Amino acid sequence: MTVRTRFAPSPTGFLHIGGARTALFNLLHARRHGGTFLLRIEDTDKARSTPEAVQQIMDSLAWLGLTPDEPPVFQSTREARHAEVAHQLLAQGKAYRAYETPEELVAMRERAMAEKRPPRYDGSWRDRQPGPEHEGKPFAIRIKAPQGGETVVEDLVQGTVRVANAELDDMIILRSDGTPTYLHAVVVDDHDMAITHVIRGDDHLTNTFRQCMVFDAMGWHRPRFAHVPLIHGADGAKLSKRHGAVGVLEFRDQGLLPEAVCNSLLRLGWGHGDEEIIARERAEKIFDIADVGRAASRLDHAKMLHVNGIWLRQSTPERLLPEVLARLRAMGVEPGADALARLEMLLPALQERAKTVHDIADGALFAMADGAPEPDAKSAALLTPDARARLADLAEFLSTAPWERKDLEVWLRDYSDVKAIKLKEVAQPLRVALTGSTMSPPIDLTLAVLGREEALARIRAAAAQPT
RNA sequence: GUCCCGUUCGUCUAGAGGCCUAGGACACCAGCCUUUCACGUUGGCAGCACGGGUUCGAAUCCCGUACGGGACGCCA
Repeated sequence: MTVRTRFAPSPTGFLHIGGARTALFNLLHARRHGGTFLLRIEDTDKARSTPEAVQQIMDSLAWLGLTPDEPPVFQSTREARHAEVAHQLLAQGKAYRAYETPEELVAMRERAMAEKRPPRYDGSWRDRQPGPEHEGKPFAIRIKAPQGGETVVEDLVQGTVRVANAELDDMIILRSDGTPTYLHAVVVDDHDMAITHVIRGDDHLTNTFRQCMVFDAMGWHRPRFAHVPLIHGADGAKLSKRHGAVGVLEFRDQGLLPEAVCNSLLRLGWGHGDEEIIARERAEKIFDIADVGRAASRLDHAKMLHVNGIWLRQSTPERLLPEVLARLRAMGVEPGADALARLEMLLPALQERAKTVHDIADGALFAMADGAPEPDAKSAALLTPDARARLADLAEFLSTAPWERKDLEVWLRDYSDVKAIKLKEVAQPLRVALTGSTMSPPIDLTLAVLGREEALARIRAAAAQPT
């Protein structure tokens, strides 16, 4: 049987890292077994679902490269089918009508809690026939929970999990307004979509037993389950959209690469020996859902930045250029033809040093317009009278140099030899003159990028600067 | 409250009874490299929650305790 997995978010907010990782695991598991990865939007909560959230989720998945193999299924379009199944169970005597109002049920729950009893439905209507007085009254359909024994789930991550059926109550599968409940809709959809492996957060683990009731009552094969531990927030609690959860797209906006984000997510709860940097292609070969651990984890932002730096270095200038340009524009910088040429020269050196795309853009700023940026106090302090005199001298010296990076390096070394000083003593003030900063790509490159005219102008400007 | 799940350096993890004097990565500290920064590199700091058992031998198996998380909805 072909493996089919699905990611089934509810569109009530942005996609956060927990959901993204679940989607990743689903895709990887499908790929590993030559199967299909699907997306189902669980939008049956009309009050909280929004089209914006749907779009956001799709954008997030697309950015991460987790696009489903088939068009997404919208759960809301399948309500007739959900109701059909519920009524079928009713007709078969595997479910029954219950006439309590939601208010009465809330009261029952509160009473149970107050008396320190488990807040379970007592099954009042399980064997009760509605009388004439119930004619036309709204009712919910509840499924009959198995009465004795236990329900066992062989979970691919959690192992064998069992629960006494006495813990289960007769849950509602169809509301009094005719709409399905989540626990019911999920089962019907997973069955109809021929899902073979349900990979989801372990907050659904205990729900699984209730879902099994529907699978079993319908005589359907249960899919394999794999309940992945949650990613916790900094406070150690379940990630929620309200409490510090980070949206996937925020990572993009922070200048991270999707490859790096996926790589980081992959390493949460799962490892393969000492491998840290794992590309998608490799992950599809070695990922095994059974290797996922059972403990919750947290995302370490510092480590993700480090991983991003590695991906940045492994990336190509061609790949990065559009990203950097986008960032530059976001900063209000629109590089012209000259600036673009400089950027392209700079890119290989910049990506070598950066942790994020933002770092690259920042590092290129000095070359995006004529004139050196205003130096900060620390850098300006390097421009002592002596240093400025040296810069003036250096400007003369370099004015006849061939303006190629290799030559410039040789000329600078010669200069420091002749003056019997360290290259560093020449390079640092020069760096400040050229970039307004003590940090830049190699000084020969920096000179070369700016071109003879602009470089010499900056050096002379710094040399002429009053104290 | 009831049920379910978990607990290896600060964080992510390796570890399926002897290979563990517990390995790697990030972060941190010190050194090296160096044209600044970054990279790289060398070394350091730091962990099997606790208590019982099983065994010749336990991070690994069993039981309990503590702590943490999750679920108990006519939400998903």
